[in-house]
Amino acid sequence: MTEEKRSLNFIEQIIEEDLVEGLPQSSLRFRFPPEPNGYLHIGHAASICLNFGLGLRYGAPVNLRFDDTNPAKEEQEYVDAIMNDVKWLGFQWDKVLFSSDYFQQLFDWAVQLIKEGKAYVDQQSSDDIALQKGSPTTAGTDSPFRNRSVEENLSLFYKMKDGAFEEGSHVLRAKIDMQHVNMHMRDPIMYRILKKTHHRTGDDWCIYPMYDWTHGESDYIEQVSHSICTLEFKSHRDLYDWYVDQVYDKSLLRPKQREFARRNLSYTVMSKRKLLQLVEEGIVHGWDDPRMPTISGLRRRGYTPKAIRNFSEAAGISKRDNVADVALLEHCIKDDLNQTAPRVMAVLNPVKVIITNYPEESTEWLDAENNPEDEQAGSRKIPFSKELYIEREDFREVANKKFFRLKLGKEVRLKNAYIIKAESCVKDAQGEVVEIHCTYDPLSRSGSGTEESMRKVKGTLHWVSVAHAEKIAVRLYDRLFREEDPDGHKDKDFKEFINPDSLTVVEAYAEPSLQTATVLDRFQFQRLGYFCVDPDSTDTQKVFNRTVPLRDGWAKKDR
RNA sequence: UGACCCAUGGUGUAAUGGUAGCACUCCGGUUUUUGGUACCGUCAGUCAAGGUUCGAGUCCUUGUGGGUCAACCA
Repeated sequence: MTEEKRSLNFIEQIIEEDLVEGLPQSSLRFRFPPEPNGYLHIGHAASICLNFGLGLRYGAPVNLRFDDTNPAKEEQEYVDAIMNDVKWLGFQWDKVLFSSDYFQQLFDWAVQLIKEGKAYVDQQSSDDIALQKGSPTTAGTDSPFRNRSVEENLSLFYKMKDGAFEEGSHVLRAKIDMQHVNMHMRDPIMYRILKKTHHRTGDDWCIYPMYDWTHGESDYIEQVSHSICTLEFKSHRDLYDWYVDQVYDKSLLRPKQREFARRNLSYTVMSKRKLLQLVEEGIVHGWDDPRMPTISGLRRRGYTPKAIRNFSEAAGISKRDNVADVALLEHCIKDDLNQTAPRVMAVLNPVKVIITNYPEESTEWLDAENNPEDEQAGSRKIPFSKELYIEREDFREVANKKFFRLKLGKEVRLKNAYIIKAESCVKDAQGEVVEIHCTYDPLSRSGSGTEESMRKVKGTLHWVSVAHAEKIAVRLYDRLFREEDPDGHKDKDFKEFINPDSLTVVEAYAEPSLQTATVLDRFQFQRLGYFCVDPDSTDTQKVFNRTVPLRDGWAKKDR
C-alpha cells in the first residue's frame, strides 16, 4: 500500500544496490552504537529509527552496542537509561553488546599489527604528536619513534598494558602515512593509557582502544553489514576501512560505513555539551525536564513512542544539513493523541458562574463521551451543579459577533450539559469580574433528545462543577528558546535566546474523573490541549504537564 | 589556502535523463455540542553560468554558498 510505494532513502538505495550485486539479504545486520556517557535525545531517535527501521524492513537483526572505550566518561547509569529509552521507543534489539567485550581481541589484533610492522609505540607528549600531525593544508612529519624494532614495540606495548607507564607517557600508533591528505590517516593513535576503572571491565585494563580502532573492528566482529553513522565521521571512513582491512578474512563479511546528516530541531539545541549546560546551570530541572529534547524529557512531556517514530519517518534522512521544524514534531504528537487521548474538562484560569435558576443542592451526573474519534472509548459521568467554573477568557461583558463565547444577554452551550445565558456579573473593587450570573434552559440538556437540546448556539464552553472540582497543578510549557536556530549565530551565545517564559505553573480545577489518573496518563483537556500526569504528582495533588496546546483558530482572529 | 561532502517552495523530503510530487507551516473556506478533528482550496521551489542531449533538478565544467577534517573524545 502506501508503505510499499514509499520512496527509498539513500541508505536504503545503497542496501538495495548491494542486494542486487549479490549480498544475500540474510547477511544484512545493523547496529545502534551509543556511547554510554549521557542521555539520548531526539537526534539519536533519528538514528535509532533508521537502524531499527532497516532491521524491520529487511528482517535483519539490529544490535544495541555500547561504544564504551573511554572509562573517564562512561557510566552504568547511562547504559540503563539508554536501554530503557530504546525499549520505550518500541524497538527490539537482537543483542546488547559492548565494545569492551572485545578488548582482548582488539589487543591481540594490535599485537599482530605490531608484528607486521604496522603499529608502533610513541612516547612523545601529546603536544608534540599534535604538532607533527601538520594541518589540513600541510603534511605531517614522522615521529622519531616511528621506526622502532618490532621487538622493542612489542615489549613497550606489553609494558603499557601491564601498567608500567604513566598516563599520557606512551601511546600505540598505527603506522600509516604522515603525509596523507586525510589527517585521520596520519599515524592515528590506537591505544592510550588510562588508569581509570571501567564500568564493566573494572581495573582489568589500563590501556584503552580509541574509537576508530574499536568501531570498525567491532562491526566486523559482529558482522554488521552496514554501519551507519553521522556525517562528521565521513573523513574517518578511510581509517575505518584501513583498520578493517588489516584483519579482514575474505570468507567473512566486510562491513561498510555510510554517513547521513544529523537531525536538528528548531527552537532547541542538541549538543550534549549545551544540554548539559542547561541542566547544570539550573535553566531546566534535569535531563528529563519536559522542555528538553531528550527522549526522557519528551516522554515526561507526554510524547508517545509512536509520535516520535512518525516524526522520524516524516522528517526523513539525507546528507544535507537540516533543521527540522518543531511544528512537525508537534503535529505528530497531536495527530497521535487526537486519536487516543481521552477527553476531559479542566479550567486553568477560573471564573465562577452561578446558574441562578438551578436548584440549590442538586447535582446531576451527565454523560460525556470520552473520545469522539474513537467509538470504543465509551463515556463517563460528569457532575453538574449550580456553581461552576469556566475559563476567564471565555466571558466578556460586551464583544463583537466574532466572539462566540459567553457575553451578557447571549447564550452558549456548556459542553455535555445545558445552554446558559449570561444575565449579569459581579465585580470586585478592582473591576475584575468575580461572578457571572446566568440562567439555564432546563430542556436543553445534551443528549436529552428534546427540541431545545438540538438548538444551535454558536459557542460551546468547557466547565467544571465547583463543588466537585479536583484541584490540580498544571505546568504550561513553551519552547525553551525564542530563536529558531539558537546554535546558528557565531557571534551570540545560545543562552541569549532562552525563553524566560518557557514554564508557567498554574493552579487549576479539573473534573473528578481525573482522580484515578496515574503517572504518564495522557488526556485532552478540551479546547485547551494535551496534558500528561507528571511523576511529581502526590496523593494530595496531581501535576499535569501540557504536552502541546490545541490549535487555536480564535487566538489568531482575536489579534 | 588542501581534501572531502552538500545545494529542490518558509521547513523537511521525493522524482530509471522524460508532466518537479508529498508532508509540515502559513493563509482562505466547508462541517462541527472542542474556534479541536476531518475535508477542500490558495500562495510558494530545482544556487548561478556554460556544456552534453531531441530532452537536464538529475550527467560534465566552472563559479557561488554552506558544512566537515589537525582530542591520548565518541
